[in-house]
Parts: sequence; C-alpha cells; structure tokens
Amino acid sequence: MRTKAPERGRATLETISREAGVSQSTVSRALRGDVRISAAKRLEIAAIAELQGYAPNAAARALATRRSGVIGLVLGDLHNPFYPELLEVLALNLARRGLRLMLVHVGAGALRDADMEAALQYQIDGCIISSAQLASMAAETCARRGIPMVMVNRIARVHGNGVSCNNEEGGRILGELVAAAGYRRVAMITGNPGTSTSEDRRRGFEAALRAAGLNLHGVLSGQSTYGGGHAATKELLKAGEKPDAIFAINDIMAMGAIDALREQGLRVPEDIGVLGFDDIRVASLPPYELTTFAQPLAQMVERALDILIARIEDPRLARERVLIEGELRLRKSIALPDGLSVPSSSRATPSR
Amino acid sequence: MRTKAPERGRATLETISREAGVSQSTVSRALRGDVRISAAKRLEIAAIAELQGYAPNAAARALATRRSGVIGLVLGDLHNPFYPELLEVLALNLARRGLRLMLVHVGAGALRDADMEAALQYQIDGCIISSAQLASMAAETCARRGIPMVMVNRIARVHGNGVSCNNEEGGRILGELVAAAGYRRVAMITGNPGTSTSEDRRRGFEAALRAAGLNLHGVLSGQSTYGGGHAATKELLKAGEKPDAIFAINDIMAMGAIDALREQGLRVPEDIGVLGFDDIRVASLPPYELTTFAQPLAQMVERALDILIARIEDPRLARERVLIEGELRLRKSIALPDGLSVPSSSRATPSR
DNA sequence: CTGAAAGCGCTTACAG
DNA sequence: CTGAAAGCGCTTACAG
Repeated sequence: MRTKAPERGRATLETISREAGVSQSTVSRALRGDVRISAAKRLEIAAIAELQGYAPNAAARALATRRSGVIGLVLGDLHNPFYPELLEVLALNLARRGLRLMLVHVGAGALRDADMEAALQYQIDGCIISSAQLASMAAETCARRGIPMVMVNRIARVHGNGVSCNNEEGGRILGELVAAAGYRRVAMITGNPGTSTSEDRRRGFEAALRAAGLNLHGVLSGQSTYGGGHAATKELLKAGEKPDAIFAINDIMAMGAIDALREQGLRVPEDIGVLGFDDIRVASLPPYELTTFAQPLAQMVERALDILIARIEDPRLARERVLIEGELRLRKSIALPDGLSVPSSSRATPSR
Repeated sequence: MRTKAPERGRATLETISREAGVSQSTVSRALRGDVRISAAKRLEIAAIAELQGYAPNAAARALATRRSGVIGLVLGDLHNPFYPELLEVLALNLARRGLRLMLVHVGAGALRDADMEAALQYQIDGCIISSAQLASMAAETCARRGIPMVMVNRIARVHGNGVSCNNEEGGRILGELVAAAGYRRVAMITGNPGTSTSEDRRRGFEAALRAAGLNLHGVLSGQSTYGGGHAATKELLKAGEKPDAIFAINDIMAMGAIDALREQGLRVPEDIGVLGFDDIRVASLPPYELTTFAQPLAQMVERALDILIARIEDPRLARERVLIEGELRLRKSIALPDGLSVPSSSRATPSR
C-alpha cells in the first residue's frame, strides 16, 4: 500500500529514532543491549522508548529472526486435575523463560488437522504434548514438519523426546507398601488400555505383588476418570470375595473409588484401603487423604522445557527420554501396622 | 542481511509464483480466493501450493494486515473444574472461527505485567478474561492499550464487556426450591468475598428465602474451593442447631460439603440437603448427583466471542453486558416432597 | 485479469 | 561507534 497506514499511535523503532536523532538500527541495537552502542546512548534511547510506551512488534521480530518465541501446546481432556495443574506449572515456567504459550488443542475431541496446521502457520518454535490419546498423532505431525517437540507425562513409543516420572518404579513402591501393610486381596483399576503410563504403573505394581507372593484380586478399567473409578469400584464389590485394597493408577479414579466405597457404607481404610498415583492437589485434602505416589511436576516441566529449548537451538540433537523419580506420599487411605517401615527406596513425606 | 537466508525448504508465495509463472501478488490473490483471478488459474495455483506444502506465514500476514488472528486469555486458578471446562469450550469455538488462543496468564498467582506486556507485543486482536481475582486489573490494561476485551462469567464493574449467566435469578430459583421443599434451616457457603458472581447468587437466594419467611441459618466463606467448602461445612455443623440444607454458591464447594457431611456420618439428602451452582461435569455423577443451577457455558462463550469479534471489527462499539438465563438441574442432593411442582420460572431437566 | 512496488516493523551483514 | 540498506513473507493500492 502506498499510503501511509493510519497512525494507530503505536511507537516503533522509527518513531523512537526520529526523536532520538539516531538511525533506526541504532535504536534496535540499543534496545537489545548491544554493547557496541555507548552506554549513555543506550540509556537515552531506553528513556525515549519508555516515554513513548514502546512495545516491540513480535510479528515483525519473528519475521526477521525466523523465531517466534511461541510454544504450542497439545492437551487432551482436562477432566483429570493433573492436567490443569500441569498447565499452570507450564505457563509459569515458560513465562519465566520469556516464551509464550499457544493452545493448539485442548479437550477430549480429536486433534484436528486444521488446528495443528494453524499453529504451524504461526511459526511455533516448538511443541509440548501431554495427552494420552493425541500424543502419537501430534508427535508425528511435528516430526514431519520439523518442529521440535517434547512429551510430558508420556514416553514416546516411536519418535520424540519425552519426560515422565518413573511410573513403573512408582507402581512397584506402592505394591511393596500394600503388601507390607498386610493387604492380601488387592484389586486394581487401570486407565485407558494402551497408555504407557497406565501399563508401566501396573507392571511395577504387579511385580511387587508377585514378589510378595500375591496375585491381583481383580482388574478393571476406570477409563482414567472419576466416574470410571467410581463405577469400576462398584463392580469390584460385586465379586464374591471383596478386595481388601484397591490401587487406582491415578488419583482421580482413586477418589471415585473412595466415594463409591463410602456410598456402600464401607470405611476407608478400615474396611478397604485405597492407593492412587499422581498426588494431585485435592488428593491430600480431607476427606481423601490419599496415599499416593507424587509426580514431580515442577521438575518434569523444567526438564521438558530444557530439552525442548535445546532442540530449538539445535534441531539435530539426539532424541532424549528422561525418567524422574517420584515420591511416596503416605497418608491415611491405607492402614499401616504399627511400626511398619516404609520401603527403602521411598521416603514418607508430609502432605504438601 | 544481504545474503539469502538459509533455505529452510519452506514454501512461500515466492516459490509458488516461480513455479506457476505468475507474479507473487497473483499467487496471494489466488490463494485468498480473489474473484479477479480466473477460476482456472486459482485452481492451478492452489494445486501448486498444495504440492509444495505451502503454509502461509502468519507473522508476515499479521505484519501486513495489522491483524494477528490471536486472542489472549487470562484465566485464574483452575482448581474449580468450571474453568477447565470453559477453556475447552473456548478453544473449540475459537478454532471454529479460525482464531488462535494465546495464554496470557493462568493460575492462582498475580497477573504479572510482563505477561500482559508480552501478549500485547504479539499483537493479540482481543482478550478474554475469566478470573475473579484478576479480572479488573486485566481489563484495565486492555482498556489502556485499546485492546478489545470481554469477560466471561464476570460482569465488569467499571469498564469492559461481559457475559455471564443470570446469577441472581439462579440464586432466586434455588432459594425458592429449597423453601418449597420444606427446608427451614438453610445455611450458605459463599465464594471469595467481593466477587460479583458470589454476591449475585447470594442476593437472589436470600431474597427468595425472605419471601418464604426464612432467614439464612448461617453464612461462611468457602473461598470457592473444594477444601474451603469442606472446611466451612464442618464449621457449620458445630453450631448448636445444625442446618437442614446447605447452599454452596458453586458446585466444587458443594462437593466438598457433601463429602464433609458423609464424613460426619450424615446422609445427603436424608439428613441434610445440598445445593450447588454451575453444573460442572462431575456434579451429575454418582455419588454427588447435585441439584444445581446450570450455567449455559456454550452459549455464554458464543455470545462473548460475538461481542469480542464485533469490537475487533469496530472498536467504537458501545460497551455491552449480557446476562444469559441458566437452568435448574433437579437431582438427588435435596429431598423433594412428592408432587412438589418446580418453580414456574425454571424447568427440571434430566442430567446431561 | 495481472504485475511491479511499497509497506508492515523488525534484525543484522556490510561498510564506513 | 553508527548508518544505509536488504531482507523476512505477506497484503494491497496503483497502474496498466
């Protein structure tokens, strides 16, 4: 367009340079703290910029640098509070690093091509994926387009970097605990079949039970939801011989389980013990006081972003998968015999 | 930079125009469906673009059009599942309109200047605000910077557009219901003091009670959280004469209340009735089956985006505040005498 | 119907 | 230490 765009009053490098009596490039350098510009001039220019209420145009910068400073995020269903909690931690950490978060997808629905496409148009520098259902598809798109990506709470089967807590180990520790506590008829509520987190936790848990000479007293899927955990528990209670403990592979199902038990007039832990996994915030509150295995969320996010940013700097970096140790949270949803020592590999910690 | 930037293999208008043997401007027009380009040529160009895997660079487009297609979002604490649900609806609706969502802030913390600043640099076209604590500050920043904005589930006291459900009316309907159902010692758990939603619901509820010749049997704040609702309920039970019903001004506190009651061995609704507000997803599940007042989330979001987009088109449009009627959800958390007719202004509907 | 060119607001290699 | 200028990849007024 030949005519000057209508003044929106926005300050630009141009308006600052005019006022400062230097070139636009000098303003740019000064504002970026380039040491080649004298300190005095830098101060002077900064003052003018401040006065004009200058805010750099990120679109222009992205165009010039081929770097947007925006990270895309693919999230699934937010029903499980673990994900909102993850979102908060993520947003905070990203902001600390001066990066912005663009939502590519959130919710139970399918990941739509158009959404991924749009994020790509916005030149996202990288992508974070944390969704059981959508992970592999989103990862594949990123790989195809050469967008660095990292999964959180998910380990990539095929390609892609991933950070998660040591789910198998966590399952094992919980299994040892429940066996040591004297429970004998231990049932399990799994998540969505085929999700690695669910399977890993199960594997560790079962291994520990077997080592203690126990077999699972029943296994049902709770679809990873509160309602599913509730329904599965009612189902488990219909069996001839009731379980004396239930391990739900995530807290939200464990909460559904506890509520279902109480509805049937059963007490937790006196009649039936319950174990969860994740240590979401509500899990520590009365009336749940869940014994669970805490995912080190802040650390996981920190490492994931380190990995992602390193790949934005250098895309050829090798694939990385990291497992971070979690921590047992001993609370009141299972009964411990007096003097039971907690398994060596874990530590009992007070609730947050 | 004088040297050609390193080919990242990205298709651009330039690469397409070279292959199509037309000018770059023709490619741009063709791809945008400009009717001045012959249909045949449009098809041909689209095919080449497709072949090259062309994705327009949104940063360049934003720079040229002064329109980013990105909407900023300010969200508070996600503890209450209402907000994750809102987020899902919002993301879906925005995607349908071809708009992207950038997270300005999420979480219980304070809204940091740097975050708002960054969103502005990214040239967000507008802003959606849905946070009790942060609303007024965020709204003020937007107003100062001339960014169109709309609040959801919040009515702006000072400036700004807002969409919320008719909270006072909802409170009134619940109040009428509980009085008609024969409850006489009705206590209330409010949210954070000073939030309009909490106050509006309370006002309507109290008015209905008064009209039925009742006074509130006790009022306590539950800080809008599950834990707060739980604690407030335990407190209410300590009083000499226990309430026979509790109205929590949001579902998550009502759930905390129900759990607290059961912990004390009280049955819901046989011993004490409980009412909530919002109709979040878990509220309809066993074991809660909450009687509550449903916010028409999808409609609220739809209207809010209509309002926001209209203001992006024409910033001088007058301030608008819209109240959308909600709907009573009659479930099992309060006991109704046989044949009680539901208040005229509402309709009982099956749970979703 | 189509093209050449200016302009959006930055960054930065090149040349003093 | 600083400036003039090219370039990032689009859109669109102007001119045929």
